[in-house]
Amino acid sequence: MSSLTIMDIAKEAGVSKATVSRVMNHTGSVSEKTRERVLSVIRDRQFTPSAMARNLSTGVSTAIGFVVPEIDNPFFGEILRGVMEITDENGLTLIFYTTDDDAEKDRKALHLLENNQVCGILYTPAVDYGDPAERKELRKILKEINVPVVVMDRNIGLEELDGVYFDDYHGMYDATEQLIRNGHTRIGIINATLDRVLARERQRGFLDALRQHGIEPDESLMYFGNFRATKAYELAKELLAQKNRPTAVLTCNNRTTIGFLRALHERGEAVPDDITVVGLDRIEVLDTIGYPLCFIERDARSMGRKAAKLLISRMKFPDRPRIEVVLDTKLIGQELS
Amino acid sequence: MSSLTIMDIAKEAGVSKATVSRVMNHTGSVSEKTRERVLSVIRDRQFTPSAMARNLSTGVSTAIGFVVPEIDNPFFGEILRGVMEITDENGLTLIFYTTDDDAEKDRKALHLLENNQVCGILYTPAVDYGDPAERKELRKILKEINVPVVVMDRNIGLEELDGVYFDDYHGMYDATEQLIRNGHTRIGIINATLDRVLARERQRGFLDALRQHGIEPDESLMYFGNFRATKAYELAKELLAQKNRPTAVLTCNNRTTIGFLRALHERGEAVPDDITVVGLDRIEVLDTIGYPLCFIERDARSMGRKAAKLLISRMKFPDRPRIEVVLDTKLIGQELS
DNA sequence: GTAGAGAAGGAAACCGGTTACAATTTTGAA
DNA sequence: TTCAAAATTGTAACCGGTTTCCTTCTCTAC
Repeated sequence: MSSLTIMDIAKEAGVSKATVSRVMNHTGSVSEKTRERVLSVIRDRQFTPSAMARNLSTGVSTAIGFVVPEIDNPFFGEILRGVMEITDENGLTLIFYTTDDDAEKDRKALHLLENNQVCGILYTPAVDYGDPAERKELRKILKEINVPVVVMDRNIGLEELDGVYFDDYHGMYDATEQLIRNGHTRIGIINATLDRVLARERQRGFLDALRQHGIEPDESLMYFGNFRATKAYELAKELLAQKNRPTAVLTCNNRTTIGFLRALHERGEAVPDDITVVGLDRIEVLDTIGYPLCFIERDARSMGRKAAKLLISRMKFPDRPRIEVVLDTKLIGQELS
Repeated sequence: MSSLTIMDIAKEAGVSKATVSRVMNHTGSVSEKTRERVLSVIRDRQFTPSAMARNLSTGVSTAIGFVVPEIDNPFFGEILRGVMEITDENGLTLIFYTTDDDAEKDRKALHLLENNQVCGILYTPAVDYGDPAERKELRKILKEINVPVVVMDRNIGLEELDGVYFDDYHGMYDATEQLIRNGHTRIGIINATLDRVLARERQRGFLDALRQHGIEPDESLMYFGNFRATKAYELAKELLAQKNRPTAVLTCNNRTTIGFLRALHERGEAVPDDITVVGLDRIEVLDTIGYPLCFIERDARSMGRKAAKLLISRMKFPDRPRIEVVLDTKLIGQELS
């Protein structure tokens, strides 16, 4: 026996399907008696209307798309957690895509979300879309999608869309400044290459802080890779092997922090005795075991929550002015206080 | 301008919408000329048919539901990663639910997935459904859902469904045995309460190994909480404060490991000098920094992949015999070799 | 007792696809 | 050349809901 339809309920309750629909949606007017009868049949049979049929006829969906580059990274897990908190409250379901930092998968995911399958999208771009042609195509896709989109975490310059970002510039600035105050003058950085906006922002913060305190940036202390642990590990090995190496190092996300620590550990060295490290993003485990690492903390869960709220508000008020939320970061760690 | 429909394409190509549908689905027969024409219009206009309308008329969806207790836990992140690898290949989209280990949310999620919104479900039960009435209700819901369901990770005894589980019994047995071989006789365990099947299996493995080696289990070394870090932390404090405390301890998931380590660290103690710890689930970060912790490793990504494959095979062959996959675990760590 | 307004609820169109069926055209063999 | 079979394509019904429109029924006021 396949699943129930509104017709089955209507027949059993001795009414037309229009009436059943009215009862379910509290629209039109239905007498108390029939309402009761219909409701009891619905309850008896545990009827749930097909969301698809409903969406098709109303033209509104209750699903939102969630597009992120990766999921096996606690940072995005936390974002998702925050998003779920809000969507749950609002009866929205989540359609999930990961793009593996791949531009093609990114566009494919957006494309799949087209055509009213979702009523909104939470979008973390897989890449920066630096190439004007690709950027233009992205914009076109986003426009054709025809539902609100909120950009998360990576401010690639889609000024037409709502967005939630972290203040990476100041996060990095403050961390660098604090290191300087603590007496460090040779400060290294393991960043991603500067074609990524995230990397640029962090680099800016880093350089500005140095210059602000009269320290001339030393290119030999700056390493540019990607956001992956393996690459960071290799760069860290080089950095650590320098004769006149830095006394403190900044990394650019949790993965690179881990890569760095691995290289450090392989040399039989440790923080903070051999070097000071300030990671970007808290790595919870290390905290609990008392590993003396400093962090620039970014509250990913808040970001998720905020993004979901923004999306919902945009769905309600399509014409409200654009909102861009910039979340503060926080310095954590004994050495930075 | 709202999104395109098949009619728009049909009109522009000068054919009926039936023909457009045929072209898109490679069904029926269409002359080469018209096919070309239709395809070019589709390409021009970047038309993607509404998945909802399609599902409604065909009765088959291309979405699968993914229900897990939590997502801000790398274990489930890894599972999801594995699942995506397979669903991506097969053009399936994922509808995502977390249940926060809450029975009600669990059933609600399943309920929402009813009615052909999905063509299959990957399901990690939030709770064990030990109460017969609740268990019966769960079975009823699962049957009414009317699409294949594959159970992951928690073998709560749904023998009618395909499932993928870890061999927690042997994982724990082997770890315990190895500890004994290494000379430990007082071995502690921080487990969840035994109303959870996961906890029972692990406890069985633990006890069997002890007895097999002639060690009488000592209840004062066994602590039962839940799968959360906070509770484990409290239990660990008690355990560590015992005068005649164990020389080795087993934990029951990554969270409890962390809770334990926190308590240990607060006492100013560390592995392996003060105590030996065997965690369940690898905690990657600790590895990379060379933290000398042993693990029972469970390959969550494999589990996700396997579960997705099982689901797809079940969708293709609804009547094939039931399959239950039990994945091996692996002991990792210097002290256990 | 009756007109008129408002409530109740059914019939049918619609959402955007798929598909059974029918009509038309093309093809090919006799 | 002719006619049956095959290929092509259109028409209309259908999926399971929502919603407009219209009819019928009640109730109130005069």
